[in-house]
Amino acid sequence: MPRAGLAPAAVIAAGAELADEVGLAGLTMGLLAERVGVRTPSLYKHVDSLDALRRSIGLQAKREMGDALARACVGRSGADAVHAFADAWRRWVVAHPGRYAATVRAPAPDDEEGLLLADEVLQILFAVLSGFGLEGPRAIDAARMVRSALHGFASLESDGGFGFPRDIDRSYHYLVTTLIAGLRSPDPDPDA
Amino acid sequence: MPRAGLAPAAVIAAGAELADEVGLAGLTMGLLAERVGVRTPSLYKHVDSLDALRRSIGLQAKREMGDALARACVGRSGADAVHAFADAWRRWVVAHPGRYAATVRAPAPDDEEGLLLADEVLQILFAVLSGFGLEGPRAIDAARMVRSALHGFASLESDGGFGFPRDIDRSYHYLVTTLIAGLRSPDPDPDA
DNA sequence: GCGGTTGGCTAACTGTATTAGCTTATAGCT
DNA sequence: AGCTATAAGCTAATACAGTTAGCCAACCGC
Repeated sequence: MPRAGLAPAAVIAAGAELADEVGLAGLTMGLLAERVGVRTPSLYKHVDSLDALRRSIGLQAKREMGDALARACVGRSGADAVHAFADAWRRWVVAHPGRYAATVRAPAPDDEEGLLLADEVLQILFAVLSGFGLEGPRAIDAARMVRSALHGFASLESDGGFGFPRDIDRSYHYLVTTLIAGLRSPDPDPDA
Repeated sequence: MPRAGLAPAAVIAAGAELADEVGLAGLTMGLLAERVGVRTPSLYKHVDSLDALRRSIGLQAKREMGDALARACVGRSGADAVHAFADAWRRWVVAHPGRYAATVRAPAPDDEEGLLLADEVLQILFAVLSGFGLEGPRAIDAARMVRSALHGFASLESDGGFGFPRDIDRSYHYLVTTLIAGLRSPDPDPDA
């Protein structure tokens, strides 16, 4: 009997695809084994556990998403860059809901690779916001705000949380535009 | 042997408490049974399934959270009301993480009670935003924006997603203030 | 070709949700 | 008070997901 010829990377890639199809919560060892043409226990030759698999999918996804975001923002600045960042973010999340869910869980304090990748995405966001003259802690506040808004919108959208028929693209565009308007308005209390 | 004297409402309430302690994902029939002093299968006399239990917890939580939000906003308007709404929102989420997680899943299209309760919370938000002169679809856009931002912030916070030591309360205050500034700025394209 | 390495398998165990079917406490009626 | 029907609780058993142990054979390097 010939072997399936798996490698950890292939298992993780297949897991990421499967997670996009059935949701991160629906990703199961049995399903993944069937997908890659192998019996369930064989997966453990490539992956430590389901939890470790999810973490690996998350790491890989952070890389992919970071690349997509960085590519979308090259050569742009100010409001233009924020729109490019936000649009690329949402496009990526909609295209890869399972992977995205895997990126959300914060890395453990001792997870160096996870922390590093999270920081890389954050650096892109800081660069995008650099044109708004935000100083020190305010830059962190602004990054948290943008990330919260984009994450919240994407996660509500993928949960089907928007009931009204109002066009979701337009709502998103309004969100980003209004965020930018807020970023531009004078800081009411720069010392806070 | 005397009976435990349970009722569905008591089981749901205990489940909500337990979910706040161990997380919605950690809520298990066995754990809940132990908590209410009964063997696992006995719970099925009061609840249809774990999934139904989660849904019931979510419904109850929507009621409680809606009450908290409405109470926080009485007699306020404009920026004041938005701050009150946002602060009450975050306080409630931090105090009841498990319950909040149960409220997030969008109700099924045929889940009348769920849809009704979701709508009630939305109405509070519309009332809070009524002072900003938003017309028609723009009111929906604005409500989606505020909800996305608050939900995103709360969910990232409770996932431990904010790495920096920067004070989270201040970031939240900045978020709300900046959102308000954005709401006040002129609509760049009122026809969109 | 030969031998170690390692991917894959079957069998078995654990924990969780759930169902079936029995027993009996208890509420309500007479 | 006694009778009865309902329903709360129990034990036993099933199904399925994750995981471990231990065997076997395909492949890689010599």
